[in-house]
Amino acid sequence: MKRLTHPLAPAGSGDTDYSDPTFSATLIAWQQQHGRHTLPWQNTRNAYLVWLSEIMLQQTQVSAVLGYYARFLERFPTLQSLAEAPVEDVMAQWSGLGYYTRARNLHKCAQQVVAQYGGVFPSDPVLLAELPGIGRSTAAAIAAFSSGTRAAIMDGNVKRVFARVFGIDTFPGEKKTEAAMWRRAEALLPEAGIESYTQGLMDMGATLCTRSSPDCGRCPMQPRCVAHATDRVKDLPVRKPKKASPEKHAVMLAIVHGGQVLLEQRPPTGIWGGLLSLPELDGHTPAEDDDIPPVDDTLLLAAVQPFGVIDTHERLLNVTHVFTHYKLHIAPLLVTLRQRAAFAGEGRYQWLDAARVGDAALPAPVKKLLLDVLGDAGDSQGRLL
DNA sequence: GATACGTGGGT
DNA sequence: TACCCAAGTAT
Repeated sequence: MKRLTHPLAPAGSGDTDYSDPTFSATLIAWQQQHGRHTLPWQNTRNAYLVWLSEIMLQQTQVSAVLGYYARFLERFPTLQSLAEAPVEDVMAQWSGLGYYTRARNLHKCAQQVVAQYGGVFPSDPVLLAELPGIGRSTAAAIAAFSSGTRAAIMDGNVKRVFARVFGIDTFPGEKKTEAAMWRRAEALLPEAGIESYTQGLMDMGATLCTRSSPDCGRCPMQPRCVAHATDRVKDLPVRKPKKASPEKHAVMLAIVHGGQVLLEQRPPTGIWGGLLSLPELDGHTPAEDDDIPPVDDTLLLAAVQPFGVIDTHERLLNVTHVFTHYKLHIAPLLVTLRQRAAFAGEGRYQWLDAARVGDAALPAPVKKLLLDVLGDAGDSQGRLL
C-alpha cells in the first residue's frame, strides 16, 4: 500500500504531503515559454495596477475586463485619485461590469490604504486580506505580482487544473474539498519564481485547461494528469449541483420630461446595490406565468404624481434579464409628463439628461433599455427631447 | 454551509 | 433554448 502521509508530517491531523517540486518547475517553464506576458496589468509591480486588475477579474474573464481596465485607469490613474473621487463616479465607471459590491469595496479599500498605509499597499497577504474586497486568493495574487511574495491563490483556474491533474472527483465548492485544495496549493508553491508560477496557473486554466474542449495535446501536465490518464477530463471538475432559480417581475417606470429621465438610486445592498435605476412600480403582482398584467391606472397615477402630471403612458416590450441565480422580467412603462413637479432632485431621485445615460451608473439591462427608447424617440421623432 | 451578488460568452 | 460558468468575497 502506498504511503499517503509523509513520514515527517505532523501526526494526528491527517495531513497529506502534497509537495512536489516538479509540478512548479514544469509550470514555470511552460509559463515562461507559452504563457501570457502582455496583458495590460502585467510587467509592473505597481500594486495599484495589480490590485485593480485582480478585483476586476474576480468572477470575470479577461476579455470582459480589458476595456473597463483601460477606461478606469484613464479616469483614476492613481490610488489617490480613486480615493478622492466621489463613489458615484466609481460606480459609473464600473457600470456594466457586474458585482457592484466590488466597486464600492474598491473605493473603500483605496481610502483605507491611503489612511492606514499612507497610500502604499502592504506586501503581506494577511494584511491585504483584511482590506475590503480582498479575500485570501486575491490577497495572494496581489502580493505575488506586486512584491514577489510567496503565497497561494485559489481561483476557478486552480480548482479546474487541480481537479484534473490530481483527479479530484468531489465538488470543489464543498468545504472539505476546497480545504484540501488550499493545502495542496500551499504545498506546491515554488521556492522561487512565484510570479511565473501564479501566472502559469491562471494561464493554464484560461488557455489550455479550459472548461470545455481543453487542449490536452499542448499541456505540460498531460503526462501526470490523472483525468487524462483515466479519460475523465470531460467529467472534472465535478459540476456544481444545480437548484431551481426563481423568476421575479418588475414594472419599471421610464418617466421622461424635457429631454431628461427620472432615476432612483438603489439601496447600497442587494441587487444592483448603489446603482441608479428606473423607479419601480410596486404593489403590482404578476400572474403565475411570465405575463405581466396591464398596469393599474390608479397605481400609476399615485406613483408618478410626486414627479409631475402625466401626459402619455405606454407599455414597452418586456425585457427579460437572466442572472446567475434568478430571472427578472422587466415590464417597462414609458411615461411622458406635460408638467414636472417642483422637485429639487434631492434624496434618492434625480433627473438625468438623456445624452448622459450612456455614462451613468446604471445596470446593464436598464442602460440598454433607456438607450433604445430615448435613442429611437430622440432620433426619429424627438418627442421625448 | 448556504446564499447573494452581474454580465457576457460558449455549447 | 437553457444551462453552465468565469482571475471570489461578504454575510
